[in-house]
Amino acid sequence: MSKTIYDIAKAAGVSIATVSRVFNQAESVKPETREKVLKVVDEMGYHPHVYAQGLASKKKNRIVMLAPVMSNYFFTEVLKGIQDSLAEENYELNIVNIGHKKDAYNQVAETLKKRWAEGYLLVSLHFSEKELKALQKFNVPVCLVDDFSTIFDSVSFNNEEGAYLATEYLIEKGFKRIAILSAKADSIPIRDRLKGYKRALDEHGIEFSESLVVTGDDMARDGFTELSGYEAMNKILAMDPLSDAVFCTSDTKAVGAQKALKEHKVDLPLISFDNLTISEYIGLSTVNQPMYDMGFRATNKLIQRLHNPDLRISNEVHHPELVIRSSTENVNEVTT
Amino acid sequence: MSKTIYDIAKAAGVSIATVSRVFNQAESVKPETREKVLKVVDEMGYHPHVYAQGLASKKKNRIVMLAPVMSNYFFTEVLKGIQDSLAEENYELNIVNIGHKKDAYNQVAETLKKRWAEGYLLVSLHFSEKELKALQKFNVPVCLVDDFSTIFDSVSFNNEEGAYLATEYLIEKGFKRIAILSAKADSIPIRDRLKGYKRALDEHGIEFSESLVVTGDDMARDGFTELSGYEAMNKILAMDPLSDAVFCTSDTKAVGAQKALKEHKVDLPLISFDNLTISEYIGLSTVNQPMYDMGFRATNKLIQRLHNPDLRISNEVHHPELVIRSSTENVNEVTT
DNA sequence: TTATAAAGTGTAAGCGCTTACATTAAAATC
DNA sequence: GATTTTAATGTAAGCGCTTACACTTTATAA
Repeated sequence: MSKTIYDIAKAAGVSIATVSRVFNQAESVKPETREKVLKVVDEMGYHPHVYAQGLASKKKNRIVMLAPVMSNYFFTEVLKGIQDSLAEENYELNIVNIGHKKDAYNQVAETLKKRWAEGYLLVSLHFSEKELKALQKFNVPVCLVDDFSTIFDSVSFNNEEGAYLATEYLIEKGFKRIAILSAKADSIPIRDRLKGYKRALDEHGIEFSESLVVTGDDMARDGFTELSGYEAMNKILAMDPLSDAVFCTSDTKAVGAQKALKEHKVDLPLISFDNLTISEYIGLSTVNQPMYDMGFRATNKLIQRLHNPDLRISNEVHHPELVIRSSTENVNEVTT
Repeated sequence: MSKTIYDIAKAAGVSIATVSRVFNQAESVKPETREKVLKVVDEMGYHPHVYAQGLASKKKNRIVMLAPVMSNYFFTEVLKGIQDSLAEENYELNIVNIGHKKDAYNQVAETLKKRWAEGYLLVSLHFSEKELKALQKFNVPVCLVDDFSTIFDSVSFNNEEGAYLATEYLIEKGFKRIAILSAKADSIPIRDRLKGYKRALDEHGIEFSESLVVTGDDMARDGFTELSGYEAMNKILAMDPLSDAVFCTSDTKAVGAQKALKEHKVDLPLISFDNLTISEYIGLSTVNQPMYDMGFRATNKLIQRLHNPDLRISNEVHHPELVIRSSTENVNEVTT
């Protein structure tokens, strides 16, 4: 069995309170005593039991990040931001993966209910107002990342604006028949990106056509997969007349889309959304999301709330930036 | 403040023991009583406090997966396997990210010491025998994934064999001057893959040349980055004479390598290692690692050990399979 | 009906800690 | 040197649960 604070106290000839103090308020115990205790602790390989600590102190020093399958670089970047922000604070990070199979809301609710952590970061989880209100009842500090709500703190990204910029870019290059490579229609990011796409068309006097909204059949991860992009691009390539250019709603899908283009030896200007690390390497023009910053800022925000629970809800919205690469620039040269 | 078991007991007019039983041994409480309690629980939004439960019952029903930054699809696959295996059991999964900045050993040791969970999965963490022995002292159930050791259960992959197969494939296609796109020399997977590469050369009567072992300058993630692959391929392209073909030690690096090839408009047969989802879409020949299976099997193994701690240590080694795609097959046709 | 077993519930101890408060030892003040 | 402060440690009461054991019902058998 592992050692308890009693074992250490006895071996060091002090009371358990002193041992506890060595760990929590080291300055209040006489240096010599501290040394003595620490020596025993080291020899016996003792470590305070987190559950007991958590129960007794009501402090957990723990942040939990809830996110759907860490499917791509998006999370890596967000995670880096979170970790860097956390590095200066005395908090640990745990990740709870929200599977796609089951009901995301319940998975999140179950996790919050357990009061695992002091605060929670909900990453790329999109809930209805009603669901969020229900989550609010648990009364735990939450910050949304990559989602917006007036109920919780949030750090989000202007998807609508990003889609607008991308579409406008294609329009300004002279394209008129611009297809949008979409995904699950009721997913929040898709809803917003479609909105931006439509607004760009509208403001530039181009009529929107439902037939140019193309979706793959694979609906895993709400349709944000390479396969789904591949399927959708094949549908586009089967259109007659072909579209002039394509706005793809995610880099992951664009990877699949590029495969289809290559197979058909067709060359179509393609702009995408996310700016994953890999996008640079496959020459993908795309809309940059400041993922690292979003993770970093959201964590800061959450920690501030922990320190001061009465803070007013605050929402931070980050803005898109176009990153232009060969998929829209050197299209002709790239032709095979 | 959140409700405790006392609040529920009082409201339901039963003792706390009965409430506890409703959660833990539901069958031993009279259906009507159970209903009554559950009703109150629901109304008051109660949920047992995990820390208190863990402390009192000494059960945690929790598995922790420790892994370095979830940098690529490798982890996604492993994670899926873990989750699917866990789905049938009554365990929850937590992920602790082992940052690359600090000393991985200490991060792992700190986590194990805390006795967070019942069992631990150490994914892609490569420690020395000495370090593993030190970890063993914590006396907690551990299963290594993607690493091998006789001290702990493990589910690993035969890297040496994979590299051998890939290199042999190139040799059999008639290439003699085969470069290896390597990474941090003292990383365990690199060591093994280099070994397989050398053995293949040796067994086919080709002399090994140190000059064909090429590494990028970027050493983030032990050199397993797109950038590193890009840099290394540029070095290869600067060689005179150029190599006939390239064995790249990871798909991520191959993405970078392909960019360099494209920029130089050079066409070099390239085979890689991992078989990430994306590899299929960029036509990368590669060595398949059964990542999903490894995650699945490792979790099974760990759970078995939890049920039966006296089990003898067991090691499972998975074998590579070549997946041939256009990067080695249609090289000429792909030329731009 | 009464004895006996089975089912259901309650009581209370304890899981390993933290921390308010009490106590004692050491330092500072006069 | 006696008295007051301050520093260091100890005592003991919880934190919110589980569970062995004791006790009370209810069902079953005779």
